[in-house]
Amino acid sequence: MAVELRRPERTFTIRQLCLEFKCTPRALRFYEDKGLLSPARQGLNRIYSYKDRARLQLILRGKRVGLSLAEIREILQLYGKGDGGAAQNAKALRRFRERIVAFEQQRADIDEHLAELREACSRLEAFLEKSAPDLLASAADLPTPPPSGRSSTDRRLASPRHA
Amino acid sequence: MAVELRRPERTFTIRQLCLEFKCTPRALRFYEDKGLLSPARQGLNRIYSYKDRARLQLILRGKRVGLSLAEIREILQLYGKGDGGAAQNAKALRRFRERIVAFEQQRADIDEHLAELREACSRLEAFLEKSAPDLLASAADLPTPPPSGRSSTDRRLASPRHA
DNA sequence: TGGCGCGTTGACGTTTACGTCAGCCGCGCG
DNA sequence: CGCGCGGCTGACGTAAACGTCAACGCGCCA
Repeated sequence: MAVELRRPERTFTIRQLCLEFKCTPRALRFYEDKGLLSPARQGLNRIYSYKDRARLQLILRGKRVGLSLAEIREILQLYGKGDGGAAQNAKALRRFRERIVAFEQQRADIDEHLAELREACSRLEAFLEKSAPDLLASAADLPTPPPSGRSSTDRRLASPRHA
Repeated sequence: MAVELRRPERTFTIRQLCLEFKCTPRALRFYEDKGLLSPARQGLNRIYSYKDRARLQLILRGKRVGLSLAEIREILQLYGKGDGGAAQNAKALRRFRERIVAFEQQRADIDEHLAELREACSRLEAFLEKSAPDLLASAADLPTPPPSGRSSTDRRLASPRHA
């Protein structure tokens, strides 16, 4: 075989992934415990491949939209079984469709919430414009006041999940 | 005042609301403990007004989109303070805007997930159509197989938020 | 040789959102 | 009069998703 394999045959340490995706080593090991990841080992140390990285991305996106780790694992398992029997694939298809309708429902919920929030904002804006335009201006600025503020784009959305 | 007050001056028992919204008395009392609801009392029994019902709706929608009860309570409190000082309203406005961007982010995440899922479905469909059309047909049916299946529309989406 | 930094494995603690259970109350009914 | 139903109040249990802490290994380097 040539020296060059497929694409990026890079590997990552646990800390590199943690920095990149803003999570902790504990979390990655936890996902491993739960069967969501299974990085190679060099002695005791974990070595994450590019595929592992991709899986991690999927895990985190899943979390952001409120999936439980168990659900994410299920999806990942189905995903990885592109080669499995046709029955497996049919099952995967069903699961995927279920997920789709669930997501659509969730999207609709969000849209309703957004509509309500926007309307409430309009009312508040109108009210403040009459009563205290200065406060209105201050409200337009700083998403979070300096004290204990992280960066501008603060993640922390669904955890929620959640339950 | 006339005998007729505003709109539906109806009240609800805890069980009525539970049936309507598919939740348990325990949950409603829990929300009350946490300050999300505060129904009137008739002796010891809880009497929920129409406003309480509306709040409950908001709570459940919030949960579905991955908000924690603490976040929901905060929003409800801001909501209820339409009369408060202008500073309060300005704060509310900021909070609402934060929520809006968070929801938009979450919506985008969901859209990405949906796109991926749809693509995966297409591939699976194409594959199955070639290899086992019968299974494909079976996959189109029953969202959940009879054993241990609830109703057709099974909620249980975000819970997560839990974290 | 000692110490620092990174990594590992348990093990226990924590928060959220309830479930479950025991015990008590008031009410209608046969 | 008993009792079953619906409701109430604690109090304890639980599952998910990690945080935290202790104790250890390994390479390096001054």
